Amino acid sequence: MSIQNRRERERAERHQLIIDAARELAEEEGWDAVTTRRLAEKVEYSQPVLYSHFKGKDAIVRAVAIQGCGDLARLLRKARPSRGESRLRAAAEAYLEFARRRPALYDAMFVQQSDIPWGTDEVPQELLDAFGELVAAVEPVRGERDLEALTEVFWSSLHGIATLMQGGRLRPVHDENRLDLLLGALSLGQHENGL
Amino acid sequence: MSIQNRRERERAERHQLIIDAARELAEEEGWDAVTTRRLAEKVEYSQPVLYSHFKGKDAIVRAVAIQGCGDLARLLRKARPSRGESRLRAAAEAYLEFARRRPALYDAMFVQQSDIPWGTDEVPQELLDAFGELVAAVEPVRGERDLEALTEVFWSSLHGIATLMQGGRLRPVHDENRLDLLLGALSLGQHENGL
DNA sequence: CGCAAAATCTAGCACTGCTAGACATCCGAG
DNA sequence: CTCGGATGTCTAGCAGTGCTAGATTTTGCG
Repeated sequence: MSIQNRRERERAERHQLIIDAARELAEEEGWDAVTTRRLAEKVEYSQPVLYSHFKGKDAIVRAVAIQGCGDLARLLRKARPSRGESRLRAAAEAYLEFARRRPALYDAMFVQQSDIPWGTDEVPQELLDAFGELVAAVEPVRGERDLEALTEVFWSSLHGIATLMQGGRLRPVHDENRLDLLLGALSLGQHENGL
Repeated sequence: MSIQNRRERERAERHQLIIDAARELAEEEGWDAVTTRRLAEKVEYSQPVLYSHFKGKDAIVRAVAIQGCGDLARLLRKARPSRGESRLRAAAEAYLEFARRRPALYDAMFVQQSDIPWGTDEVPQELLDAFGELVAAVEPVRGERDLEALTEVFWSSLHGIATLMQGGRLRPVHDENRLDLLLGALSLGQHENGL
């Protein structure tokens, strides 16, 4: 029993080691550099060991993505302003900074198509947490509007800004103004900056 | 001189043939199916011929993307409502339908990272046209706001919705409501549906 | 017609994700 | 302590990728 446990524990550790190595490699050199060979070399095992833990490379990326959602959720939670300030702005700024500082991780989470069950199936808890933080940020400005749909709009807008910026498709000149305009538009008729 | 011209013309035709074949293959089976071998087979030439027209596979995808921007620009222009109706809504609906009906093409245009010179360099005319159509759609609701920055926000929101929908990351239940909420928010304090 | 030049193809490289089968290591029974 | 089966790991290889050097064919002019 104890031996069995030790093995399972070691296996779990190696499982996490693979995920961490994949994320690090991707964040340092991009996902193109994450080949099964390089990843195997980095964790100091041969390729088939990777396949004993994950069904394929996609599954590894998916695991990285899901844990990335956990990171994002924690970041958004930390970013909740103490009092008075705009939760919406705080969340938006935190979200965009996450996307800007960890583009490879963000890519795995929300750009690369993965069979993560977003729909009716079992959505990973990390994902629900992250979305929940966005919902909480939108709630103060919802007015009469549908909270979930409005949050999806908020998320989509942030996601669009994040990805188009990352691709160099938006003019850096408007970086500040853009967020102000978005927040102003979403905040029930407040079209001034600041809120 | 005539012979030279004929050759150049035939070359140009084949150039376009390659682009069309790549786009068709991508739209039918996804970009993963667009390998240099399959593409060469489809145009009935060997692989090196592709490389005599394009520097590499990326350049082919880029060419498809740029022409796709032309398609989008024309679609948006056609979608301009005759009178009275919301240009913003018309453009948004046309944009999202384009993304929904031609996901592979949209991917090449705005998702896959390509070295298309969006920034200070020579931006392709097709791209300027498409963005110009969005500017024209936003103009009626700009109010005091910066037109270009506001258009970028509009575009980003549409892009975010398009890509997150494509990835199955948004709930279909909110499909209608989402667009209404976005348009309402962007339209200077109009938070009702319709405009 | 003959022949250089231009166009095209064949065959191959180094790489990818993935896996069958050989090999090594481990743990418990005797 | 030793042996044998089970578990774990690795070596070597497959089919496919983007890309290209060099052989081969086609072209159009003198």
